Amino acid sequence: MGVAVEGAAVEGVPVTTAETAVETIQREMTIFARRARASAGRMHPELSLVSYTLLGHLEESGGCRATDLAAHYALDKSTVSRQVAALERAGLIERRLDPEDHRVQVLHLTGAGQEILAQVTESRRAAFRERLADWPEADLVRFAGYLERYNAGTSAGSAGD
Amino acid sequence: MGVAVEGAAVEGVPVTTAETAVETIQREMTIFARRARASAGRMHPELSLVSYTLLGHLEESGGCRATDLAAHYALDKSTVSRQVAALERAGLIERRLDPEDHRVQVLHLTGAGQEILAQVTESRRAAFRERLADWPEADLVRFAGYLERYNAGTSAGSAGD
DNA sequence: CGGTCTAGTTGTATAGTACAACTTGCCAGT
DNA sequence: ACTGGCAAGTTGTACTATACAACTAGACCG
Repeated sequence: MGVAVEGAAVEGVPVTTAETAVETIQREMTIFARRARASAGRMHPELSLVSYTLLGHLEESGGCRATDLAAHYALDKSTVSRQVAALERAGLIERRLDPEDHRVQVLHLTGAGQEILAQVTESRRAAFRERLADWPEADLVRFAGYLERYNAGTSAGSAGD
Repeated sequence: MGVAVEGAAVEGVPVTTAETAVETIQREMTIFARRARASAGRMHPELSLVSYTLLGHLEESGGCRATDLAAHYALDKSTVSRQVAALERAGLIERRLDPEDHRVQVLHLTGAGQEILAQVTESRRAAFRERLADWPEADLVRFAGYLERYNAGTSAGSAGD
């Protein structure tokens, strides 16, 4: 790794400022992950974190296949199949048979799906705004940049993939 | 909220740099949460994210009650009870009856528990180090600070609570 | 055509979780 | 001292998300 280690580290004890910072990042990311996990199921009466993510992807992509969702989010196709079935049952998405390939179902948001997605997005946005309300703009921008950079890293970490 | 909004925002469309940054933070935190959730169960053959967290808390606190764990992590006491039972079965923690109050079991890490916890911590640390290897030290320090500040916020956010 | 690949579904199992009902022990008020 | 209520933990039950494996249906290649 590229971070210099000055002096012998005794079983993982950080010896540089950088190591201390990495330590803190690990700890705080873990805290965040735990909290996120705890609230993932009840972020919205209609929508779990996974459903929300899938719906968001459908909106961004303007419709895609279940297989694409599975690949993109590293979920099993059976898992996606059941999630999709639930979302369809709830009337939030619809399936359109691909005329070119009858194995394929292209998934699209319905009007109701767009509506719920917008609602949840807005409520999440409000929560984040609230939480970040007293941050100076410069810090917000830098924090956003760091997060993007972190997530863009090749997903090798056991804590972030 | 304290972030200035200049001009009418059309249904949540950000109109300032700060709004854009909040938007990005929300999106990236969501991505992180999803990935963390996906890997929470398989971060270690022995230890889920929750077990790891509980063990870590026991180490920090030097022993506490199941009820404290439940309160601290917003888990049901039955959930903690089963987790604790599993950790005890695995020989990672032990229960000591509180002599002052026989309803209470004070939980302590065993030697094996300390060992496994150290292993997992080290492997997580290595993953983070790896991922952050090419970050300048100044950025690491700032990122760490931002995360601490974010998590320290009163847990009102649906994505971070 | 026939073999193989791909998309998706369904059966089954597991983990983590919550809620409710229960047991045991503590304590305070009468 | 009894008794009623509160606190700590356990257990029964149910639900959700997930993975893996077996299967069906369609496409494509030779």
